[in-house]
Amino acid sequence: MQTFLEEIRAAIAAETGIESPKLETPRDLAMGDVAFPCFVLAKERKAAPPKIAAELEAALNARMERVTAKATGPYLNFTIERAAFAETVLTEIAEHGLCYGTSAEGSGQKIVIDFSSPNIAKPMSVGHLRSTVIGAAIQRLHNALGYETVGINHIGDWGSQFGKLVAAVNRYGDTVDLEGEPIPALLALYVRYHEEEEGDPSLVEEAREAFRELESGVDGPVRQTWKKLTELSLEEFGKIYSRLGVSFDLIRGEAFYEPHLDATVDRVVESGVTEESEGALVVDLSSFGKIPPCLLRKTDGTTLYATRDLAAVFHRWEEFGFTRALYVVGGDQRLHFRQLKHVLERMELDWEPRVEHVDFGMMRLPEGKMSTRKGRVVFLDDVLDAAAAEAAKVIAEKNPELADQATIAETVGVGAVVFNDLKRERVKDIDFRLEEVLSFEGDTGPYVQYTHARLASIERKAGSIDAAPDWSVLESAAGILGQMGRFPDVLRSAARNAEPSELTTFVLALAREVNSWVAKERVLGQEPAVTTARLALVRGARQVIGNSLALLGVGAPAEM
RNA sequence: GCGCCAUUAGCUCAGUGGAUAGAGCAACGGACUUCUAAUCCGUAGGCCCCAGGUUCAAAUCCUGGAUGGCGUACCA
Repeated sequence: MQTFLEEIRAAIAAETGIESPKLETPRDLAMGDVAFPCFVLAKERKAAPPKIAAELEAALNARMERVTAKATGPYLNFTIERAAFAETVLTEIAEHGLCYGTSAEGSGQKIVIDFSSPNIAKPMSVGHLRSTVIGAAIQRLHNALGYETVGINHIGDWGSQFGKLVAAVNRYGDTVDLEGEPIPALLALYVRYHEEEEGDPSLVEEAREAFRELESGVDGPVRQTWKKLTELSLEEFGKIYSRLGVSFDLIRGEAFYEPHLDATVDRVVESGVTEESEGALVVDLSSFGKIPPCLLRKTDGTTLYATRDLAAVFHRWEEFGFTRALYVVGGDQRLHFRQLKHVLERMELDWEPRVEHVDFGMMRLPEGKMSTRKGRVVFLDDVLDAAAAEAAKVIAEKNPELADQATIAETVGVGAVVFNDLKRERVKDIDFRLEEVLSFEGDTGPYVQYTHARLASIERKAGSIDAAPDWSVLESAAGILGQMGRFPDVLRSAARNAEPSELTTFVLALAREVNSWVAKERVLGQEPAVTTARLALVRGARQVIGNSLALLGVGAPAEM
């Protein structure tokens, strides 16, 4: 693909003197594969763009071998000779296989990605799913480009809410089954405590006292309870991560940074940007606009979320010297990360721009924002179960002969949930609707998986055929080839923007082209030269779809 | 009140400052003796939130406004 673009650019440069002409993709494939808008030349040549296009057409054609130029209105459209294009793209994919699309451009650079980060003692909701699948996809994208990545699960295991939780366990712990169903049990305790403290201020004080003891470092009963809660929770989270195929390089709770908190506060104080305000230690940020100060220590001397995140970012900078540190955290925390970055700015740390908040829209229920406190959540496990059950139902109906249906139903069901979460731009809020997640038609994960399975099926039935391919029969596959040629660019852009939806959008478009082609062209049982050419296309398309799904964290079954 | 984010077909969304704004779902009409119909083909559906501005050219950039979401110092 690249070689053709270079040929076109060179021809335009030689003819017009523009050093690196900007090329576009035509609206309609029938017009050409690449377009050059002639508006930029209008002033210089003092002529209307359509006239310039018409004048350049012949000269450009004389300069190019495998590409034809055609003037259409103000545009020069270039069509790459079909057979050469097909051969080039398909040979490249066949040679690189699983590595097609990857590069080594990130070699030697470290990317730290903070994602998932659930709170212990709380169920993983469909809200946490977003951070988990988006973060994991961003990590895989960077890996594919040769970056060295460090995926960190920054577990929420610290803060005054855990004082409340320990107090709740002390008070009502006997009334629930902590060992059997730890998460629902803890959630029930938490909700109950939250409700009852509204009518009883002594509960508020009890919780505060518990956190004070926790943070004091005393290894007493409070700490023991807290440790137990952490272990139970991590075990439960592990089950979900394994279903999602997600793993971490480091699992570090906020508690990990606890020993660094004093040094962190000292460091900020020594940089001279702190002040005392209303009894708390703060960093004033008013020079950045209307933005509240960042609190480092409360009046009672305990630390806050921001203090712990500062400790974490300092620690990570010293440990990894990252090129980028990505925080895959919901958009409701935009202010927090702006404050965090502004503190770094005020401290004049030149690596501040490397810290990025990769924000994403909220997952909302029809009743409103999810709230653990109010018991208004949808459990991720239940959604995955429902999706797998739906997939099993569809398989039983459409492909009852299929072997190992339970495994494939899990792959398809989980794939549907993951894909659904990655398919729109990160920043968009989502109204959670189960029926939408369970839909397997159209722009969905199962649609892409199905496309992959169909192609794999053709390959299986083809056996081995030995004949020189007649690439010219792939004329009708120009759309597929064009998409496949774009794949390396899509990966680069998706990683740079930390935007997995660029990849889902791409793979959906490719799958649509493929299904359309498969419906009208037959692969097997043709002239050998025709079958080999079409089979090469099938293999290439299956490879690119498979590579895309792997990067997204969606399984690609060979049958379904 | 103030700040941040969003607004494109009935619904969910794509859309590099450039050509006639595109998909999926839902609706309607077609295609399974043939490589998986979780598919494909077709019909219909648009003041790209509004008003100004910049530009040869604006859904896209700028300003103001509307609507919705989130946030707004001792939760995370």
